[in-house]
Amino acid sequence: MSDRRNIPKPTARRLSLYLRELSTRLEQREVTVSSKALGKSLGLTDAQVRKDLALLGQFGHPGRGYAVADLVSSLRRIMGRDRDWRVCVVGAGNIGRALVAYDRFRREGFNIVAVFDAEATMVGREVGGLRVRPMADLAKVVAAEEITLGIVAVPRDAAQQVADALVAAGVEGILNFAPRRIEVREGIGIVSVDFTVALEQLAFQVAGGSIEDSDGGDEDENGDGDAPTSNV
Amino acid sequence: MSDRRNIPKPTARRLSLYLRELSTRLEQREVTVSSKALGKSLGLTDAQVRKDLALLGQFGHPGRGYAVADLVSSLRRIMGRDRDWRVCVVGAGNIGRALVAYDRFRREGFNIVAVFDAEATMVGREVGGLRVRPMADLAKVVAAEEITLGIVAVPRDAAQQVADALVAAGVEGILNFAPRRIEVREGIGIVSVDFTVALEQLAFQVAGGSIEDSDGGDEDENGDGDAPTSNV
DNA sequence: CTCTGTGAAAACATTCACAGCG
DNA sequence: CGCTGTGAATGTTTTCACAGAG
Repeated sequence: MSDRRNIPKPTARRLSLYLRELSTRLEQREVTVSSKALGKSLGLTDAQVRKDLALLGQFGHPGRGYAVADLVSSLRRIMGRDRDWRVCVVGAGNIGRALVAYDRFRREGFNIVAVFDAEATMVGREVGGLRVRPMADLAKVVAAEEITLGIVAVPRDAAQQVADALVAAGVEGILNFAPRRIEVREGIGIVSVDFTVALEQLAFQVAGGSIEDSDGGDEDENGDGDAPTSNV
Repeated sequence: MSDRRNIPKPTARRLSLYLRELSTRLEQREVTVSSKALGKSLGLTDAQVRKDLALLGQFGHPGRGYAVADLVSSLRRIMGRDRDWRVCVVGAGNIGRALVAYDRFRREGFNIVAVFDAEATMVGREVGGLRVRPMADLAKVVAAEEITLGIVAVPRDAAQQVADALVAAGVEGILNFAPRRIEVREGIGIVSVDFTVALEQLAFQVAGGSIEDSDGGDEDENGDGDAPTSNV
């Protein structure tokens, strides 16, 4: 039951993985799971799993393990997944189009309801069932469609400007795919994904580097880096 | 000069960000940069930047800062970016096609030289200048084209199998976009990126969570999670 | 005076190990 | 027994703060 404000950053990243794994197990009708089994699927120790899950409240049943269904609904609530999100994508280039067409988002409750592009030649085209709209419509559409999350899939040099426009339009969080740091004001969520950084982390490993953990999302402030991600 | 084996995981993630930022500054003809200025661009403290860069050897010039060009070439070497990489993409769906068409990879020295797909209807089609090949050709092409990195952009349930095939074919590292953990044997690099996890970390922030840092890549073993990434 | 490099301290995160529930 | 929840121990990362170089 504990609120989410006290959750350590590394744990928050792992919670997504627990949810992903547990959802799969729920679909397979598994009723309970032990910290050891869960940890094994995710490459974590059983102690780590217990410590993490203990933050959500008392769930485990000694001798039995955790009730999968209960854990899933608890995790969904904590992660803000107990409701649907309305999302827009800015940038109808390769990445933007792939994201709009990415079925999994919709299935997971992230509904992409609008796509924008600055190019006049792109505006009006159909992408994944949506008509591409001009940037001029951004504020109007974000308000009308009650969009709360924006995805930035534009070139690096336009990214900050687009992010500013999204925040001005009223979105509460931004998922950034442009290869640069985006600054947002206090209270706005920000997570970045940089494909080149991800490939570079891989090159680093292959070329002799170590690296062990994964990556995660970031809050505005501390403004850390872009984590491509890790294993799992 | 120090070798890369002793670099802490969080630092390795940040090195990519330093390189990204410094490359931009180099293009803009900046000659030196202070740890404070670099940190500001990246949302890090100056002390953090100095500690990180000190791992690469002695670069700073007291009173002056760091020589941008020297740092860039040193970082490139450490990250394994001082050579070109030959890469293949498995899965010619939305994500696979977007990655093949993603120009930045080529500009950064990651050359996608082959695309594979299991669907007969997809094989033979042209994607970003490449002809889609059948999975049966995987081993042959990986060897002939001297491919060292593989990108997995297939549905979840095929991902592990595809990863196994890539490793068997001889790749040394895998960038995984499927929403599940991939296991690879010791010595093979693995980094995962999960869009849904990234959006979920954002939802978590917006719904009230904290999270401060970014993500990163992961090594096989410790098998941690998938970090979507953070800011910057 | 500016700015690095770095020990020492503080903060944070993970692992251990065990008491106790069912 | 099997398995959780959790203090205590350990390990890791970040921050501090300052000596010394240019």
